[in-house]
Amino acid sequence: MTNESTRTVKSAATLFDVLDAVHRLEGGGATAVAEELDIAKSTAHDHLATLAEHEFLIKDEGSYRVGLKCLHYGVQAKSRMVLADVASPSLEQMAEETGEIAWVMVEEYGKGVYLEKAMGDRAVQPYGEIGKRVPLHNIAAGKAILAHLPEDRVREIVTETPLEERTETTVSDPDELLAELETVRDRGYALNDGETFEGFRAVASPVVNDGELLGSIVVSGPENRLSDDRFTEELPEIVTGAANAIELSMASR
Amino acid sequence: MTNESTRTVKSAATLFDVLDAVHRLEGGGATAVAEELDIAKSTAHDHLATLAEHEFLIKDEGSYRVGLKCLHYGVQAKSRMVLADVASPSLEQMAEETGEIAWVMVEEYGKGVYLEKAMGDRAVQPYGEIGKRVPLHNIAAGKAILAHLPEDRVREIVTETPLEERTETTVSDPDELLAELETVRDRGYALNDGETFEGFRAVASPVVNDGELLGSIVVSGPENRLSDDRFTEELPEIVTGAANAIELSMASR
DNA sequence: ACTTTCGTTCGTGGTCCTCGAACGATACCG
DNA sequence: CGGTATCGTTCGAGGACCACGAACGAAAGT
Repeated sequence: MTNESTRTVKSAATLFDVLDAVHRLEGGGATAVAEELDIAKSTAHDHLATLAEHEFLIKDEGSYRVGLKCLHYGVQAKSRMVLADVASPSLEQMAEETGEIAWVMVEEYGKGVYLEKAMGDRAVQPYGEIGKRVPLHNIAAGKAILAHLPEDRVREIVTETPLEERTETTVSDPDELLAELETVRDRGYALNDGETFEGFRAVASPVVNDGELLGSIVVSGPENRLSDDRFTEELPEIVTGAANAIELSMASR
Repeated sequence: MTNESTRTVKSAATLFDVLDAVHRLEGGGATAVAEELDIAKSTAHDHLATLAEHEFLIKDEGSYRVGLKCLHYGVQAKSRMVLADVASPSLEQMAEETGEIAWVMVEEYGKGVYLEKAMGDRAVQPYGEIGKRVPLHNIAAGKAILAHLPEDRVREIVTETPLEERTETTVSDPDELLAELETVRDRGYALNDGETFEGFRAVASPVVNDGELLGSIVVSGPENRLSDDRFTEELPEIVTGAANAIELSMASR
């Protein structure tokens, strides 16, 4: 990620910066983008025109916003969409059974990507969003994934993205993390007890098919509803059960 | 769309061609992409490396596949996601009520984009796919959209994208199409009777909020299950009803 | 061992990307 | 109504860098 030995198309960096700026600004014109990125107004204009010509942006009377062309490519990240489709009913069932929110997550470039969700009737959504990319080390779903990656890959990820401490309980020492991953591997599920947000807990389980890690599923909610036995026994059982169901469905495809 | 008077970043064309090639080939290496696009192998390699560096592609031992980064941008095409969210329950209900498949579609650059779907228990999926971009003139959901665009915009779309005839019954004359759109406007829904695929029918209704066209919803299925009264009365009632429900929910946001 | 095909590297010519300055349009205000 | 401050857009010019072809090492099949 950080090695820039290979030759790349430099103007693409600007191009994607412009796309990202429009995304961040939730729509804007040449001047706004130029200021945001500290480039010439005319350059911003050229890139905006380019992205619009290729239909990645929509032009609306001088202002631009992100189009849906990306969806076209993103959605067809195929093997993962299969996982989303297959996991969907299990997510719904977990959401209904627990009343909380349930997610599928996959790994990409050392980050976690939320793929699909299901909301129970009491569900709150404090953090995730479909397509959002987050660090792996301080969330349950992420630890479930890390636990099933090769150790050197985990070390690579950990050295590339610093272990940001979000709350007091966040694990910030690499070795401590690796030890925790060992436990996760043994018992089959990962926990998050207020490591991302104070007062929020989550239980996650990896989804493996044919020895290959596909992603993980997770249920999360506020501490007062996920207390004691529910957090340490009931939910782990539900989540690992759902993961098994998904693994079975994936195997028969 | 076809006027290239403005200056654009030329290398971006190659860049997106490469992205599209990987997407079409469902993964591949430098040589495959170079052949597909008829460019130098080294050029393909540079662009692949560039796209991978920006995480739009995933590199997997010399071979590349489309990543999920696009999802990140695509999903946040916000106003439309709101529509998808709001329409979702109505789609589910239509799917359950009819047993067929239901979609939400929006317009972008003169094409229709499938946003979200719900499958009934007998549903077949012959054509659509989330994020897929299709012509508007020969499908029910598309005609429902065209009927609520300004006439000159419709003429523009029609002249830009030729009216491809898919089956015998496809409307291929612009004036004939405009006349049909008039009827659609009057009665509030659009029909597709085997114009896209022989033996497939669909009923669609536009979704309008505050005078502005948001998109359309549609239910489609095989002719033998959508015959006579069901096609001309029962389904139109269900679909227009659902569209009204969505419009109400959108209005109160 | 020979052949083929892969991904990748690298030097070079000439394309074209970036910038700054300027222009027309629009909106706001005294 | 004229002055001012925005906006998006156009255009010429210099120099960065994109695209190509040739070559290399590795891997796999014959």
